[in-house]
Amino acid sequence: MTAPTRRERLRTATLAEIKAGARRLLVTGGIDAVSLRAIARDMGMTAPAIYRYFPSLEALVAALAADLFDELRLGLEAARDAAGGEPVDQLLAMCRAFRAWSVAHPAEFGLIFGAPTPGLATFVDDCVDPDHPGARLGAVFLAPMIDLWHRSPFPTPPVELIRERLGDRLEPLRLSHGDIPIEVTYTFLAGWTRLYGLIAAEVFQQLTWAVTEPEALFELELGALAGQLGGVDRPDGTAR
Amino acid sequence: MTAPTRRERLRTATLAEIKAGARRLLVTGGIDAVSLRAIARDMGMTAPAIYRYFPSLEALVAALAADLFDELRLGLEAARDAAGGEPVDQLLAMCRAFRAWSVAHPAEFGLIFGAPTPGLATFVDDCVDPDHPGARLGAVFLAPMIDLWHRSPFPTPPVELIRERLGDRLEPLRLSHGDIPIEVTYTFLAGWTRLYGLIAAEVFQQLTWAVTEPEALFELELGALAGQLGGVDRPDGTAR
DNA sequence: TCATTTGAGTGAACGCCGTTAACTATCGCA
DNA sequence: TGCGATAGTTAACGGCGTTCACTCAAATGA
Repeated sequence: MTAPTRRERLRTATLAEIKAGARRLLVTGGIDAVSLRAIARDMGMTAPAIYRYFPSLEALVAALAADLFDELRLGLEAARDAAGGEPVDQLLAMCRAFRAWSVAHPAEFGLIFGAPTPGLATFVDDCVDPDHPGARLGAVFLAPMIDLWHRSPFPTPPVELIRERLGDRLEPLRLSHGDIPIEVTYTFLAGWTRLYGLIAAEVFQQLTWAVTEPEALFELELGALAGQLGGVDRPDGTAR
Repeated sequence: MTAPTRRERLRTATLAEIKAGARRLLVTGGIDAVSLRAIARDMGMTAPAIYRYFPSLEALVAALAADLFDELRLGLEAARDAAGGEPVDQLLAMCRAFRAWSVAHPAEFGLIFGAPTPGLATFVDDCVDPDHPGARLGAVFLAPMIDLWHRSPFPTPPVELIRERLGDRLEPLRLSHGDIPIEVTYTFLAGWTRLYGLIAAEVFQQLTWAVTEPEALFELELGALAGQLGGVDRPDGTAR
């Protein structure tokens, strides 16, 4: 592990500046505003120079997406670590942190959780890879849920039903995370899609016709989720 | 209501052909492949001619989105009408039809349920309009749920809690659909975001790292939803 | 019937875009 | 000191949305 040469330092700095410019354009003008020429212009460069750093615009966007996944995951881990040792508290803190990041960064959320660009499909296609960003993010939620299950099992549908319906179809998850109690797997997937639906609906403005301040709905649903995980005994299902 | 003139007939035909071409490009190449020049090329025309029909590409895409909303809504209504008179059966049939359409038309789903294009925001911004496509679609689910509530109320969180958390924030929904029992409102919103999350996660390929055949998960969750609506008394929560 | 107005479509142009190719200058190292 | 690798340039190609001036056929009205 030798020290980086001067060239390497300059290179990584330029690389970071390119991605920063791409993100700035993404935030201010949407994904369509992210163009090599605009990035280069902002840097006082010309567009073809960027090809020394990325083989194509698509690859640049994929790299940006990977960075965003990491940023989000680190944020969730920080929220988890600040939530104390109770798995339910950790899960709730992570759900709230997930929503907060998403609402604060709608363009970034759209890039990594929205409709996959036909060209960006390569980024999502290697789903068997355990280092797939989605899998790494899922793991952050999965671990406390497994922890909780071992401390105090939460109610689920009958295991035979889950196994019959889902059993054969969990190969990707098994490949990336090993064997997990199938009740936990089901609860995780159900919770994940629910969380995803709440956040995506809000960020993608699919609730504007119905409700202002979707956070209120989010908190209500979080209470219901927490109730199902048995973490709270208040009769009204309120989250702590 | 006089008969359309020859000119009008030709105009509507050309208009439909433009939108059909746009949709074909959307399906085969994603939203980025929808270009005035490509549409015109397929029609044996030149791009500026399309400006006789739409003021901009963005307006064309917005019109296409409105058509897709209608197509989906009509499909859901057909599924409802084919499901018999039981509200729970109607709701389940509509949920399945929603998923089937979305999985069969991922590009179209992405257009109307994905991240709003900054330019397309005008399309979603007039959320107060009761004829907003989202509101019209929501109504299709809302009606059977109200019906069900009046026939046999389903369990919900305490009404005081819902009212406290959600009460003031339902103005948009009230404007488009009038007063609705707040328990129904909550159950509808919770169910809508859950359904949306399941379908969007599948269509946007956010589950590939975890599960093959997301339909199995969808059916499991549908069973849980039906169970919560009290429509099924089977102990395993299976949908009919 | 004939002149006129309207509407649909064309072609050229402008400024964006991604990408490639040929070229230049500088940095780091032997 | 010289040389190869590296980072940048300019020019060009084709594609894009959009505008403008123009043509030509169809509808309209006296």
